[in-house]
Amino acid sequence: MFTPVGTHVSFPQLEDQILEWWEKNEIVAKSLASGTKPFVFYEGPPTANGRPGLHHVISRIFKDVICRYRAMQGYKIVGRREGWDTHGLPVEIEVEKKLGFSGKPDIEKYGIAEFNARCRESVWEYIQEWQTFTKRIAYWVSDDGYYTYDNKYIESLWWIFRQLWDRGLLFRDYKVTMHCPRCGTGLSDHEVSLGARDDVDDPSVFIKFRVCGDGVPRAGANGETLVGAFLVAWTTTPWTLPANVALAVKHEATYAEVEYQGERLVLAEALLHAVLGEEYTVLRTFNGNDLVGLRYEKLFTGVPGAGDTVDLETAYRVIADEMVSLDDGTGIVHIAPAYGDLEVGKKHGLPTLFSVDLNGMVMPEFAELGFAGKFFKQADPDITRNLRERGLLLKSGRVRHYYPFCWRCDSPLLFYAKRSWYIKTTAFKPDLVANNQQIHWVPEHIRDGRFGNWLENNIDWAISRERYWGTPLPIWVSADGNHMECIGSLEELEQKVGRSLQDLDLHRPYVDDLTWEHPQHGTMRRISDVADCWYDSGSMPVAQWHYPFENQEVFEAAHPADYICEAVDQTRGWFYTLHAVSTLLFDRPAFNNVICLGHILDEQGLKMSKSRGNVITPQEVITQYGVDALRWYLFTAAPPGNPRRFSGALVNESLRKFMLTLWNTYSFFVTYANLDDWKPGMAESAALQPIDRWALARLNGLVRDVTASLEEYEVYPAGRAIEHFVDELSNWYVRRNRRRFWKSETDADKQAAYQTLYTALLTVSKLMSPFAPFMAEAIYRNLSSGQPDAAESVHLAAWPQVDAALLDDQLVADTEALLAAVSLGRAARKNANLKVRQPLSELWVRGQTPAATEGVRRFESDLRDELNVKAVRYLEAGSEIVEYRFKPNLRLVGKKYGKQVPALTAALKALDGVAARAAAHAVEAGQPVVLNVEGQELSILPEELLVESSAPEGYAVADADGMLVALNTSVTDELRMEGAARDLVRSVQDARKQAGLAISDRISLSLEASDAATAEMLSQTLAVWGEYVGSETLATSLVVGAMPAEAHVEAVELGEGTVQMGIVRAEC
RNA sequence: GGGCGUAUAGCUCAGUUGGUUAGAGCGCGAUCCUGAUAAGAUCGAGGUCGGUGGUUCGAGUCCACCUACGCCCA
Repeated sequence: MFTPVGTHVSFPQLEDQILEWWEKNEIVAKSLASGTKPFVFYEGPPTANGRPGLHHVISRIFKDVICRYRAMQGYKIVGRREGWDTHGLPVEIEVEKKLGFSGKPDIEKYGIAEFNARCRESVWEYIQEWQTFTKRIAYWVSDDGYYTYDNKYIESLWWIFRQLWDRGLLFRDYKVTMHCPRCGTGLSDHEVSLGARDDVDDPSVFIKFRVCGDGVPRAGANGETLVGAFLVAWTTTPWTLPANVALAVKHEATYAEVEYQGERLVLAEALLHAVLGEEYTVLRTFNGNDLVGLRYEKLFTGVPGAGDTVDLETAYRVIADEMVSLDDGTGIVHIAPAYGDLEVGKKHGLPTLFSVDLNGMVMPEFAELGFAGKFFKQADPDITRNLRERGLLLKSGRVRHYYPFCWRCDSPLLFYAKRSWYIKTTAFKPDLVANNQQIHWVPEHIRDGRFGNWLENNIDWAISRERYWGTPLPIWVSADGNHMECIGSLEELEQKVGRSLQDLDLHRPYVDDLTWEHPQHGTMRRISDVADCWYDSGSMPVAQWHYPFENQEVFEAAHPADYICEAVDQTRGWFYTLHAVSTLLFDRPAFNNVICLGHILDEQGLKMSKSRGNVITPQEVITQYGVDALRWYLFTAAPPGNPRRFSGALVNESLRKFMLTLWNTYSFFVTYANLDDWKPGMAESAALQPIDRWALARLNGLVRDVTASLEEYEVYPAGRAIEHFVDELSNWYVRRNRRRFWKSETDADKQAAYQTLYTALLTVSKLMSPFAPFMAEAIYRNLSSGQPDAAESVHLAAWPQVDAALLDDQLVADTEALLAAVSLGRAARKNANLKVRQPLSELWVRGQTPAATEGVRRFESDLRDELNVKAVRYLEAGSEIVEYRFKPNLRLVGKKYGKQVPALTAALKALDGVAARAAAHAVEAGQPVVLNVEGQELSILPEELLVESSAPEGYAVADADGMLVALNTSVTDELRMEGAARDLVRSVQDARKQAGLAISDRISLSLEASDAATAEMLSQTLAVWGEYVGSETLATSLVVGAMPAEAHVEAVELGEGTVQMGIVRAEC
């Protein structure tokens, strides 16, 4: 006896019960502990200082679905654990907001120790919510998570730094960051975008740089040179001019030397008019590349960075670079590496010179020019005036454009080259690229697209941050600046400082306080930087195990990962840092398979964001529809890489469409199995019908297809396949076989139906369990209860195996043809306005191919029954009742005949009458059809032709995809009576329902016609079909005449009149 | 500014190596079927397959350019 299952179900309630049951029976722990062969998973750590959102649901369930699948295959999932990304600027900003801080000076005043303590707390503010959330969405991971702020984790990170250090891969160089001079801090891109405006009023100045020589003579035909001419550049940031070290032109662009107001100027030809108006004379033109190497007189003397020795030999000359555009300005770009053009500077070996300090003040070195100590923006007019006085200003004006401001204090930001630590990833570019080729990306285009391009354009990884809450870089520098050491373990540090550091928190400021004396170079102090938090997460394959200090075996077994999954924005985030760390340390990929998810958008296709107020919380969806419905929707709505629009209504649709269909099938099975006291395994005497074999063949095909898809990490087609099967199981198998379950005798035929449906439901519960773990559990546990070999939970069950003996592609194809014929038959009835309850005499069928016709023939009785016709006939070439039309099978013919295709199509179309019939015979006999096409004899093979036939005269017809169905529409009196009987049965059944009778209640039935003609028809009908009507409706008596007073009365139209039906429950 | 992706019915999405009348679900209207079903079937309305140009006998599909949106980078 199965637990009874109603058709009405509340999935959220069901899920709560199952959660409780899992808890009580420790199912999660059992699943986590199960398995033998290792399957390695890496949890991409989220930052838990915000509430979990829908995007967390999607990434967690895609992680979950694969891990569950592998677990059922007997794998031991390694690394199926929580992980938390705890460091970084987002955490700091959150705390700063709470404390009302406006920048680094506030933090320093408050105290780093206290500030970091607050950061550490802040990370856990929502942890309770996260843990509840994780359980509720059935994301199964163990809670012995890793935390990136953990001392052990940090020690592993230090070990990695040391590996890189020993190989010379850690180095220091300038890096341009957006810097707020007032807050004294660098800003992240996100912060910059918060404060950027696009209508900022700024100076627009055109400056002249005097050419003073070149090393390479650039003489014209008459020996004239550019010496003494002016290169014209344009800028909106005059304050950067003192830091100028080069001018850049565009490769291959045309530049002109022109005579203008008595001077010779050089600028891009295309921009002459925009800059100079009409008053100029072109002297000669150059290719941009020909200007490279020209030297010019510097405007000001920039200041080298502290401790830098700069080589000015390379400075103050013309370079050519991709970055130059001819869209605005002059086509000659002023280059100041310190304030934004660092990459260009590096590429061309230019020195980096400064003129403004980190407080935004012009440096004291410019005192004699009168603008030292001024805020950089205020120095703009002074610098412009200075140039004008020296005759180096061509013209000046104002412009409105984009410029970033500090989102906290509204100060204009500086692009500023600061000392920064780098990991030399560029040295490993070929390895990064090669290792990427080993990774299976879903969707595939990420590999050579977004991710591949990113690797091709690899730049060194800027690893340091001038912040507080992060992994301290383990680099100590001597007082004289000439000696540096990288510390790779706690033990090494203890040796340096000569005491135990077991109680030390490996964070600022405690680590900063550790110093030691170097005999030659003085006191060793740690540099104040912390690590980019992407370094933390990218190193998790090593650090989560505290490798190499502990867990060597686990680490070796758990690298690389078999599977990871995150959203597409991680290509340059976690995906990259994992890949980089693994390639540099071990020269292998960090992961072999990755699902890269698209983003969830709102109903309008806009990003969900707090500021737009269009955020849908997972909680509201789960409360209303349940987790399974949400999961199922997210798995099957669209391929995972696509961005997807989301709304509660869509989840509801997937609930109704898939989950309720399956639930009702399950409920139907349980209801009847209980009535019959049916138990699995009673089926020795089962006599499988073709439709049972079809269901089992489809089921095994489904197991094959779902498994193949999941092996490729293609979750979407797997889910869709299950959905399709459930639809056919419910709307074909169950609907066609209802009578086999109802019938009173328990014979081999009934056993076969039960056994088939049971097997299908039980197998589906396993296949769907990684997707919709709750509903699968409910179905599995009920259906498998009492079975000796059943697993305790579906999630501890073995993944279904394909039973090759049950596969039958021919049978499946035949049924497909049958379903197509049924669908067309209904369309034909609709066209002729003949309802299915009205029996008809015959139906003609022709499949697209003879094989399809054969398939229909195999299921002829089903077709007759389904379409309520007495006979099925098949249209063949021999039948004279139809006309034939021909089309080329383009797929085959196109390649073979190319340009002749249109003529061939026309020739086929022209075939008619006798010729067409002859051609049809030829095709049926497997003979080629010979055609004259543009004077050429072509022999067209049968498979190269598509034959269509017209409708026979007097038939209702429907056709699609080459299949044709025609119904004989003439209704004889006999057929009409039979139809009337069925109408009666149908109406009485409905009336029984209206009267509230139980299915098994017997009735006394009274029928009364509205007029004489109807009464005549009624009596004739009952004379033939009375017994049928009685047995179908469980009527123990059938009387024609007046209704008993207590009868429940309904009316049905019969022919032209009406019949009253009176129903009284009969005493047994 | 660059890279990658997306754009197909009112909505959410499929659409194999280019091939015959571009599909499904939801929603809407109509009819039908049904003693498992909150369902199902059929028909109908609804499509310049984002735009322009090209390659081809043939383009939703391949190529180029453009537009909008998303992500990443500058």
